[in-house]
Amino acid sequence: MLKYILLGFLNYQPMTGYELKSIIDNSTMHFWHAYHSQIYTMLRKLEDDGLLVSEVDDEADKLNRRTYTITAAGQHELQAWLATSMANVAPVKEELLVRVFFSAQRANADILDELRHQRRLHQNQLNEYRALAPDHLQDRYDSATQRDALFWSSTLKFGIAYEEMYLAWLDQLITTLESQA
Amino acid sequence: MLKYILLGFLNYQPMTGYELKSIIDNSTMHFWHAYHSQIYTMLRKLEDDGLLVSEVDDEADKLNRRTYTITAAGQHELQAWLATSMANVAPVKEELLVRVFFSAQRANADILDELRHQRRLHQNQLNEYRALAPDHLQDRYDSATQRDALFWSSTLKFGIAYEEMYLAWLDQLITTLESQA
DNA sequence: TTATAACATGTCATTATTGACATATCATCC
DNA sequence: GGATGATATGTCAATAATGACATGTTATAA
Repeated sequence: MLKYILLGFLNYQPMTGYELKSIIDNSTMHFWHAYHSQIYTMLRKLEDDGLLVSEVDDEADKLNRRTYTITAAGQHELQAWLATSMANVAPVKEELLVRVFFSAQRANADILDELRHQRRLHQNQLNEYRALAPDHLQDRYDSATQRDALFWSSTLKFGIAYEEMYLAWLDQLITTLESQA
Repeated sequence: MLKYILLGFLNYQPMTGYELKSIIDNSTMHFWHAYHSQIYTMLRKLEDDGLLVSEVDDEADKLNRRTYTITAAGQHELQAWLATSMANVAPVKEELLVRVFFSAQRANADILDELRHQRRLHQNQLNEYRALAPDHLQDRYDSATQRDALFWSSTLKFGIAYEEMYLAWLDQLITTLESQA
């Protein structure tokens, strides 16, 4: 999947691994994340596969910044992937739910500590998402259109709806456990 | 994570790999899933680590059914893990959002096909979750309590809330794209 | 000037996950 | 008797992801 995220961003304009990392951190974090180790490794692989080409910016650049550019083959691969249909819903993996599921033997006070901690973290996430202007990515890409902004803001809405749902669920469980104190 | 799911279920009663697979398919599918290949592999590893013991039921069993039982060390490991706190929110990985994010160059009709297809799949998921009795797991475990049922039904509520949120988000995007037809 | 934080790129061992391949039994229905 | 689907367990190659280790530059502020 990271493959298509990298191709997708590089389809707007050439970028370095570091730029891709920070863009992923700032714009897809609510539906996909990756460590820089994985990003640099994947970029090399995509170049080996002919989907990207790269060059070190100029010889005087001591940071060895390598700018990646998508090839025609890369663009084709991206569009071909977008044209395929997802056969199933994406599987959810939520560690907190695993913990809750097996919590029956734990003390309510301990469970509540964890739930309240998670509540704070999710509230922070929600606040962050809400603070992002709907066009927060707009000025970063030369070729980004109004239509790009529509889809970007739609995914951000998903992130907000997800965090709101998560908080409501946490609140409900917290209230239930509190009433048993 | 699968490690703790297996320990968690085996903490109720001894089971075979196949039973664990079907229980995971029926009760944690809304927050964790695993292929049988991973389950059998992990069970062997946990036995190597002394967290489980296993035995083939009886010599006449031609299916070589191997029943796993949690050890004291396994129970300790499970409780120790439950007592640790999650430092961060669990990362979300949603393939459909990746597709939507990079969809600007696609035709609305094609995007709508995919969104409506996903809508059907998520509606099915929601219907399945709603059909599960709140105590659908209750009778499967000797030692399951009313308190277990509370946490199990809480995670099921999460699954339902998630699918409802997902459908509402899909509907909103579908409506937006339809109005541009 | 020197410490600090942000910038920038990489490797590597380990673990987790996927999905195909392989095989065999058991229960039920036709 | 034979087909089918559910039961049951495994291996394996490939890919994905994690998180630590490693290294150096550049900008800023104290």
